[in-house]
Amino acid sequence: MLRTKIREILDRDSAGDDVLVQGWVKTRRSSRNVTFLQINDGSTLKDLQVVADESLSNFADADSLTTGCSVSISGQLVDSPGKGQRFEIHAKSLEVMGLADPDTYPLQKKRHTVEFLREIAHLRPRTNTFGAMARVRNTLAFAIHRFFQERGFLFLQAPMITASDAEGAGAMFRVTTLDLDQLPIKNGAADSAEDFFGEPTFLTVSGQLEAEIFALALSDVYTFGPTFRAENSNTSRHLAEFWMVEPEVAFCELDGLTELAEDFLKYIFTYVLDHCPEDLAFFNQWYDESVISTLEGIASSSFERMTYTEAVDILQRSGEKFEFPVHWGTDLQSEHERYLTEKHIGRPVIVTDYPKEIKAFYMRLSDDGKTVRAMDVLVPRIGEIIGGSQREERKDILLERMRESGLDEQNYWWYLDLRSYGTVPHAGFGLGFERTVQFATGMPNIRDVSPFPRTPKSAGF
RNA sequence: UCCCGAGUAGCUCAGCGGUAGAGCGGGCGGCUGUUAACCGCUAGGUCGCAGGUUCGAAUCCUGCCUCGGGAGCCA
Repeated sequence: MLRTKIREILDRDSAGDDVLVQGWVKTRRSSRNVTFLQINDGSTLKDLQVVADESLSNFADADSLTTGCSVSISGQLVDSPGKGQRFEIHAKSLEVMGLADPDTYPLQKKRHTVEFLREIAHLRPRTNTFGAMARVRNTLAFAIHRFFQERGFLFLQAPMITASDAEGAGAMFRVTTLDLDQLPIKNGAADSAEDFFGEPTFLTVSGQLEAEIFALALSDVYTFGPTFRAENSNTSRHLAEFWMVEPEVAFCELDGLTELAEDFLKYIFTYVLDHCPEDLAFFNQWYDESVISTLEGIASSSFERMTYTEAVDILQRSGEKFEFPVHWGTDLQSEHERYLTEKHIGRPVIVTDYPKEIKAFYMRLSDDGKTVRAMDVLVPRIGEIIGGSQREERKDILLERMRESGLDEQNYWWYLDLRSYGTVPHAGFGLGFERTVQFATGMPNIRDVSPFPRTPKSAGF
């Protein structure tokens, strides 16, 4: 008999057939002559109830199963007389595939803290929380590809190793094959000529510059892959390794980009609402009772738009006591962003046109000479979920901005070439994938929406 | 990196100067259909590590480690 996934069994219209299920025991409840097993195989949040009685030749085995044991069970699917489930299986045969010694198996049939589960990250996928997280994460990743593919965007794989050491997005991890215990020294420093690539190389912090290269040939592209930041950030919103989605669109200005960002977020959140209702209900019940209503709100309402100048004005007149005072020219702090999106508007907010001094060199300078065509999408609880801009496509102005930022134009000769030959207006943004999963699930800590989170002093799994 | 807070049984925590506790989980027994089942019995701890104060330290002090919350950096 072929194995049937529990999700497929529970979706059936009627009982009656014999089925084979394979999975892990969540709990066992025993009376003298009958044992109830709850089996989960990860295909859905729900467990399948298996009823074993003395008609089973190895009933004693069934009666001794504990949480975490793996089993293969065949039997008839029947309507359940008990409350709590529609169907159950009356076991005709039961094979114990792997035991899980209850003296040492760390998962119990009760709630564990996420902090404890991080210490046993190899077993936490077996919990309801991490199973649901993995399914939501998978669905969001699929929705992201669908959104862009439906719009004719080309999926571009940006390199993970780069020789550009100043992409302006934070500290980078060095990539080297040099023997750190016996470094070749030249002029008092490590001799990179001896290194694998013959020059210093790093893990990428962004695929944006490479995406621009292809956008200026293929029009609409997106990257979706891992990026790395060696910042010593210890917060619930930062990882040293995280996935980023970076669309780059040619013949597009800032207004078109904000529309794309809004359509994009609405699409992926609508998609996850439609395809993961049970998992979202789980998060709504146990982690954040406003998750579903927030996602529904985003899907159905338009995002607020305001300029940085307007945002500063709102903050200054809010009467709120901020730890950091607000004035034009400084970047918005977390508390300011959250005030805007959570209290003042109550919905996602797109803030545009920031002072050029606080933004990257490649963002397009506006006619006022003071602001750049940048945008941040702010959402409740997370703050900044998307950051993007229209890119500076005018070579002379780009050169001037690079000099102001203290960058060596020699290192960006190819980036400048794109402006020398057939330059066009273009724009793009970056979306932190884990922050998106965090937002969609209500999980408070980003370490719990990554299968294997990397943070300072932690790469154990 | 900075500011707070916490580390006591497998897990979640109480105890906060007088010599170690509970619930859950585990083991054993009971129970004819349970829903994180229920009932009874039971085992289980260098109280994060290292110093110090004290007649006496889980409890007070110092340092370190780990974890968490907030901030900065950002996605």
